[in-house]
Amino acid sequence: MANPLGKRWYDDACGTALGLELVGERWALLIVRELMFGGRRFSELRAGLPGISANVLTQRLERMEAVGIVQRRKLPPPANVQVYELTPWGYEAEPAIQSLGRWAVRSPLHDPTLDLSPASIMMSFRTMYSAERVGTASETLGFRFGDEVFVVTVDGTELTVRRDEPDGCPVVVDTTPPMLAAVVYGDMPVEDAEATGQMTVTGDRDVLRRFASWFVLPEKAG
Amino acid sequence: MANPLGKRWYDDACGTALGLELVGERWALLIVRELMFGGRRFSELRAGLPGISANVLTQRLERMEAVGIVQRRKLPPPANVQVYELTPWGYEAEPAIQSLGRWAVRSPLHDPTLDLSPASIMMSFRTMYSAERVGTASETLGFRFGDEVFVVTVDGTELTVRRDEPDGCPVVVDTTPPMLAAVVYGDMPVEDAEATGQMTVTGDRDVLRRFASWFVLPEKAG
DNA sequence: CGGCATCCGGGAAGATACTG
DNA sequence: CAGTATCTTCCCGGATGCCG
Repeated sequence: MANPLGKRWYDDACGTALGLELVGERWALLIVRELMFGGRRFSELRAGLPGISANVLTQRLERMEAVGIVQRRKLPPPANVQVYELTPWGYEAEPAIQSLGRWAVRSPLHDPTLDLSPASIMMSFRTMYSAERVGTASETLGFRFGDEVFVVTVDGTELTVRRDEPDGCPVVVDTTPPMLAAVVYGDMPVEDAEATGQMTVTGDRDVLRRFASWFVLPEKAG
Repeated sequence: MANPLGKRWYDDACGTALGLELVGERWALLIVRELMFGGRRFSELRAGLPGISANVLTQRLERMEAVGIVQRRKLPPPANVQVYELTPWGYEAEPAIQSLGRWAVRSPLHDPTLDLSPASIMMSFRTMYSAERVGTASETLGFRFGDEVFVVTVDGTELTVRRDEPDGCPVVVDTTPPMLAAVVYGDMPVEDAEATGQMTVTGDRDVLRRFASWFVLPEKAG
């Protein structure tokens, strides 16, 4: 057996080579990223992947379904819509996505001011937070990017992200992903972000300030 | 700034997306794998990457040099040959390569009987060895695949691989990468491998048998 | 032989338009 | 909204050939 899907095949027993067969096509790994916090609809995926065209997204989803990374699920009526979600093994790709990101961020070519999706910045929190800096702290924060909502829980050893209504969190941040990145990874003070009109903080701003201190971007390489 | 190199650009602040720009093209990450244990010449790279064409290899090396992953070095006369090697930051891609491989190997599509390069199996040792199984053991083994030679040192917390003449090691294994994989990851006994004529063991076979017990392939998903 | 340029055929990606 | 159809452009792979 060599060539179950497609024509171009590395024909290599190396796991990395197989990984590239599975998610090495353009956009594939970013689709996995978008699915990392739960099932998404076709149009939601498109929104998180600016530049992808519908036919490519269709192809990738089909292929990743065929190889067991993605499954499609039809929500019960009356919602009756279809969502794509990761299989349990698909979710296990998270460390691979994180390692690649952690390495690439050190490139001089990395431009943190570009746009990024809500799923991207949530993933970056899971990738970049420093348990050492968190210490024994324990916090819950809500984030709202338009209609994409998240609740992030930090408890010292773990940072968890789930898509959920943030009302009731001690602090809720309503903003855009790049603005949040500027506050967490850049030097932008919370009040400056609010002054731009692109961030609204409800509740205890100090929780957000502390949160921002727990993340470090690795320094650039040579 | 958006598009320093090439036309297709994700334009995404996400580190993973940048990683895909850098090493997401076909063959790129496998070239990095081949360079992981030291500089290699053009033809040596081709040998480790069956199926790559010369022009694609040239393109990838050029691009990876431009983005700071690869550097070329001219050996002093009279050798006077050029080798491609990783930059220090390039070497730091190892965890990303390993994570991807560790994840992909659990796919039902993984076929461990396919061919693989010497660098691949050495990388797999670094990826798959279980410090728990090694315990307090400490061993040195030599491997010889035609003219590619390696010395592997295991000392409980660390497994190191270097390209070096294996003479003088307590055990030296002269074989092919797939045969070695069959012994280490499959169930093939050392004496069966020798009986095929594709493996010659010089020195203490028990060292090799113990070595083989330190590696576990993760079980298949779903 | 090592490295790179050039040409060609096929296939994958991107853009747009269209349909259920 | 969730895709399909179509067309164009670009990339990949193979072959050849040049030049050190």
